[in-house]
Amino acid sequence: MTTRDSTSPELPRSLTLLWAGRPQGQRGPRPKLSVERIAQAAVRVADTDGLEALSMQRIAGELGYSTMSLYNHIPSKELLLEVVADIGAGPPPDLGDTDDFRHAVRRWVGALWAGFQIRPWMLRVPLDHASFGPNQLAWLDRLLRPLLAAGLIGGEARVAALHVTAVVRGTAQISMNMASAHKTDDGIPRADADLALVVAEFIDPKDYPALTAVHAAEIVGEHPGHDTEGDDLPFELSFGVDRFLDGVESWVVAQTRRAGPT
Amino acid sequence: MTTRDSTSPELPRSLTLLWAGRPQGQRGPRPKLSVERIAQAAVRVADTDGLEALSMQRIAGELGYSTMSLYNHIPSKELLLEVVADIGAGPPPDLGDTDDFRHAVRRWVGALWAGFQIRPWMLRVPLDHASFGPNQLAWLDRLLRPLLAAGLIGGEARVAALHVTAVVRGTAQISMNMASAHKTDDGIPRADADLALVVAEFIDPKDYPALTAVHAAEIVGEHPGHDTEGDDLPFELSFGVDRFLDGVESWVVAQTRRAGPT
DNA sequence: AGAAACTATGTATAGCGTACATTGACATGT
DNA sequence: ACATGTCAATGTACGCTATACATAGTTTCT
Repeated sequence: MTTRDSTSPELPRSLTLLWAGRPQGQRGPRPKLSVERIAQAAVRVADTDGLEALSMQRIAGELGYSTMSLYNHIPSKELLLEVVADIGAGPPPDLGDTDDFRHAVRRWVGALWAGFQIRPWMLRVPLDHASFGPNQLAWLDRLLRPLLAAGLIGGEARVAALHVTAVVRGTAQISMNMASAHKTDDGIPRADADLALVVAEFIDPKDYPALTAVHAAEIVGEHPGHDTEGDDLPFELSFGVDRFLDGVESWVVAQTRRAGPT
Repeated sequence: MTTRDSTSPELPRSLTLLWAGRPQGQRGPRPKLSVERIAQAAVRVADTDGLEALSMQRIAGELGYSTMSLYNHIPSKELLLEVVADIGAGPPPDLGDTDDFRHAVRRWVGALWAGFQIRPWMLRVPLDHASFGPNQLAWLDRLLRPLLAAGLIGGEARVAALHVTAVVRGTAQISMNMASAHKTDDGIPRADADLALVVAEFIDPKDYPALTAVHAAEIVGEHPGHDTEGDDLPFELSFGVDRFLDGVESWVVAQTRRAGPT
C-alpha cells in the first residue's frame, strides 16, 4: 500500500502518518527513504532558512533525491507539515514529581517558550485537522499531570491545559514579531520599539487614551523587578501565567471546600 | 511618490501604509484605486474562499483591474496583508463604562472570539514586523481601559492585555482545528472527536497516563454547567479567563494593601 | 503648448505543489 | 532458480504564484 493512493477509510485521515508504522513486508524493494527522514530534513531546512524556504524540492535536494520521490512516502506537503510539527516539537521536558504544581507548570511553560525561541517557524506551521502526534500529546500529558495534581478535575484540567498552551503560543506569536529589538537598543528597554514609535508618531491621545497612558507610564521608568517566582520566564509571560495559577489555586480551594474536605 | 520605489527611510517600514494617508496632490491622474479598496476586496475574498484563495490576481479580478495595477498602491503582498489584517479586525466593541472590569474584559474576549469565528482566516495571517493598524490598536486600547480601571499599573496592564489577547488567539487557533465536529455528532458532545479517536486507538496508558485519565473522566459524563458568569463564552475560553481574572483581582488587592489604601 | 508625473497594463521569469507516465530493482511464490 | 508483479524512484508537464520591467495612456502643473 503506497501512500499515494491511500485516500484511506475516511477516519484516520492523516493520523496513520504519525502513529501507524508503515504496513511493511510487501513485495517491492525496501524503501530507503522514510517519513521520518523526510520530516527530519524538513526540520533542518526550516531551522536554517525558515519555513518559507521549506519546499519539496529543497527537502528532496537536501536528501539527494528527486522531488517526486517524496510523494511515495507522504501524500501531500500539508500532511507532511503535520509530521514536521510533531518532530519539531521534540520530546517534552521532564518536570519531576514535585508536589509544587506551580513550579512544574512554570517549567513547562518555560520549556515551550524556549522551544519557540529556538524554532520560531513552529509558530507558523498551519495546524489544521488537529495534528496530534506522539510528541505533541506527550507535551500535553506532561502539562496535565501537575494540573491534575493541583486538584483540577478532568474537564477543568483539559481546558486549563488548553489555556496554558494557548497563552504560550499566542504570546510568542504576538511578542516575537514586535521587538525588532535586535537593532534598536536606544532607550526603552523592554517596550517594543515599533509600537512606541507608532504611538509617539501617529496616535491621538483622544482616540487611544488608555494606550497613551500606559506608554507614558512606561517611558517614565517603572520597570519593577517583580519576578514573582524564581524561574526564567520573561515578564510578558510570567505575569499572566502567575495570575492564572493564582486563580487556579483559589478555585481548587473553593471547590474542595464546597465539597467538604476528604 | 509611487509606492513602488519607496524603499522608505528605514523607520516607518510599512506603517505609512496603515497610518499616513497617501501624500496626494501631485501631477498625474488621480488614482481610482486605493489601498483601502484593495484591502477591502481582499477581505471579501478571504471571507468567501479563505486565505489560500487570496492571490493578487484574484483581488485584481474582483476589482476589475489588472494584477499589476495593485502594485501601484502597495509594495508587496506581505505588506498588503498587514493592512488586510487591520481592516479585517474591524472596530472594537464598545464596552461601556461599567465599573465591573471582569464583565468588560469578558465582553471584549467574547467579541474577539466571535470575530475569529466569523473570520477564521485572521488567525492565519502571518503577523510579522508588528503590524499595528488603527483598528488593532483600538482593540488594544479598549482592553486596556478595564484593566487599568481594575487597578493594574502601566506595565502590568500591558502584559495583562497581551496575555488576554494571546489566550483568545491561541485558544481559537488550537481549538478550532480540532473538532471536525461538523460531521461527527455521535457521542461525546464537547470533547473533540479526533483526539478522542487517537487516544482510544493508539495511546498506551503507560505512556500518557494523565491524558487517558482526563479522557476517561470525560467520557463518563461530568459536563458540569458551570458557566461561571452570564456571558456567552465557551467553556474552553471561559474557565481560563475567569481564573486569570480571579488572579488579577487578588493581585490588585494584595498590591494596594501593601502600598496602603488611598 | 509643452513637459513632467503618475496610473494602469502587458509581458516575462523563477519558483511552487503535484498529476501522471515511466523505469528499473527487488522480494516473493512456485 | 526463476518468473511474477509490486513498489521506490524518476522525468516531464501543468497551472498556479509573486513580482521585475518596459510600455502606454492620462492628467495637471509650468
